[in-house]
Amino acid sequence: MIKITLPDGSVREYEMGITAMDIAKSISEGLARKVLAASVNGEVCDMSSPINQDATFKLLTWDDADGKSTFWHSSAHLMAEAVQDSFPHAKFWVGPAVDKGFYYDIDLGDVKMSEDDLVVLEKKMNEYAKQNNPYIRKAMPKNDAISYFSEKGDEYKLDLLSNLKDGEISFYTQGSFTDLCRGPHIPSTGFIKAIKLTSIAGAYWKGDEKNKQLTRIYGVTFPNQKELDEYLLMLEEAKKRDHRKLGKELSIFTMDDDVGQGLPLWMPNGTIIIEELEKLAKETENEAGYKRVVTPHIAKESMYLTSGHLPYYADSMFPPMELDGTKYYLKAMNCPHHHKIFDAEPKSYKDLPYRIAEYGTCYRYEQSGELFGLMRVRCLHMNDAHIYCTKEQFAQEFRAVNEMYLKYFKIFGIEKYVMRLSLHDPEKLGQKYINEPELWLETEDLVRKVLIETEVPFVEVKGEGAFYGPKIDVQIWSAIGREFTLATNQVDFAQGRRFKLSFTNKDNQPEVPLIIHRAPLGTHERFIGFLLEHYAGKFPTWIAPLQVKILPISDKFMDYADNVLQNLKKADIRAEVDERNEKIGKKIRDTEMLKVPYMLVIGEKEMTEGKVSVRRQGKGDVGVKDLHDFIKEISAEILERKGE
RNA sequence: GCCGAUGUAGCUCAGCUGGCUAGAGCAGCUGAUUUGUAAUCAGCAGGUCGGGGGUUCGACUCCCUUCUUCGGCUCCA
Repeated sequence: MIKITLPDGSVREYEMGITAMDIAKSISEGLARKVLAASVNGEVCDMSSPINQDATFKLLTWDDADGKSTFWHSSAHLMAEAVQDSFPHAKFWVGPAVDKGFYYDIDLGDVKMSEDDLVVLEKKMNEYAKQNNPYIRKAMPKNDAISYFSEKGDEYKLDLLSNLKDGEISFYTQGSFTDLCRGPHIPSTGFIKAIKLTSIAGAYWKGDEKNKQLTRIYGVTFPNQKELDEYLLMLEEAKKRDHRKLGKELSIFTMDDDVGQGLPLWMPNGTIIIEELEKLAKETENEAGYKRVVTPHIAKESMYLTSGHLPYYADSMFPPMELDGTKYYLKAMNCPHHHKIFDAEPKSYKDLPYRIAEYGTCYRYEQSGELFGLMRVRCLHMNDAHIYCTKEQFAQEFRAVNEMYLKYFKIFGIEKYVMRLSLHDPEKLGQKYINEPELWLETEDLVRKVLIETEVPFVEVKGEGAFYGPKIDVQIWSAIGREFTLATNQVDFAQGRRFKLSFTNKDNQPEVPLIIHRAPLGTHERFIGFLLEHYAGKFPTWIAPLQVKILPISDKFMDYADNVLQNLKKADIRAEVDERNEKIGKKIRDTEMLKVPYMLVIGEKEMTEGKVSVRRQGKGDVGVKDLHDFIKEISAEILERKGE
């Protein structure tokens, strides 16, 4: 007999070799009908697999993350069955579950697949799902598996096998499709009730662009139609919040073919947001002891040779322009310029930490396929600053930078974030990373320590560091679930020496400063893109391009409207009068669509009493107020940078 | 850069397998209306159907090419 411990802590005894399904049935027949897989001692396995030892045991359903991913992985097999049917010569690579659904990478040879094929595949999948075919596991020795795939001429599965340990290899069959697979799988295809193949794309084999490109089909499936419908509805909703759509609707930015790809033009509304952000950054940085600088957009080749950027990043910079035999590059980063400012005057330890900040305009030649609305552009405005400090000051400075991040997160209501500590890859020293093995380890350790001390959530990633030092990327999620790097925060032990920067220490000796690169608000482009999605275009009053719209009932009240406008302007409130000859309902609707925080409706009553009828965006009519009370309240809201 | 899609008026979209002068709503302009909390009415104007080339008696529609944008891949100082 074996002891099975259930999630509630209760222990049951069963015959050795009992299957997970039999345990499920012994608990509840109803549960057994919807259970997808089981977790045995923390490992997910098939419902049909026998259990031969004492174990902690949990049944996994659609409500468990592991249940979902098993479901989707099995769906990938179901899709492969349909693909094999339509494209008999298809060779399959891998078909994992992902965040929301699954994909399968397939080599279709010379055959091209189009989106019309997806409809056909979906139909077949539905058919096979209805057949309720069980997923049957079969094990065979590795050598047999190798000869099987050699005969088939399937180089992809052979490649997979070559990376597996000798011994038993498992296969899964459902219907007419058999695949080399570790499993686990759901009991049968009948669980899959709603299917949507979402897109078709190219994907390099093993993620290497030197390799052949396979066809990747993405899909998502659900145990019932209702959830699929909800999912599709959610996608529709997400589209409405897309910063590209909102950016156009609210006249924030525009792109023009004549200007060029990835070069956004900031319209007056967008520029107001930029100015508010800069105001916030300047206030914050001023308080934190930063000094502001301004530097040119271009620099000579020699500076980028000194910095070491050119050998690593020339491809990502706009090609140089040549003048009188000298090459000039558009700057892709501000650091070298800032280093030159540090170096312009001799420094002593008493001058450190030396912090200089600039909203620097940078140009990066991003690959055309990378460009994406405001999130990935070729001209960007960075909330950049560099801190030059001693080793002793480093921890304190680094912590202060972290605190600045947290301060901003609070202002913007960013609750979900994670810091990603990117380290070097020792195998790529000298290629992707500056060849200073000891310094790498030392600084990485230093940064890790501070992150632990400040108790910020962080993960470590190898091989993602900047070429001159480890970096901390701050990952945030927009309201529609899009993840991106808001900001990076880097430690640089290399450029100080490359630029021969130094300060005189207490012992009257020259010493190279450590440099912290930081950009808490990232770039205007990415951050405003984020804010558009984060707020769904409904900006808090302090940052809203237009804060108050005055809506006269008819043009009889235009003079009073103008009077109200002048009062608001005097209080530095961004306001306009709707002078159109329209009914009040129309004016309200149009203003509502533009997501203006406040509307002031004024007519006979308000004019005679010196009042305004206040409408708050999203809330509707909030009553009549004295004009000066309203100004006092909204001014306070703006001054405090209130979140809503 | 690669794979797959996409492009019709300022915006959102219609235009069947090639065949009347390319349509609609919103926005715009003009006029009427003087309006009380999410769309007043009427009229007018607006397009080299992304650009270039080709096939055809005839192309928004078919083919080639190029550009943009989108979904991925790769990349992201």
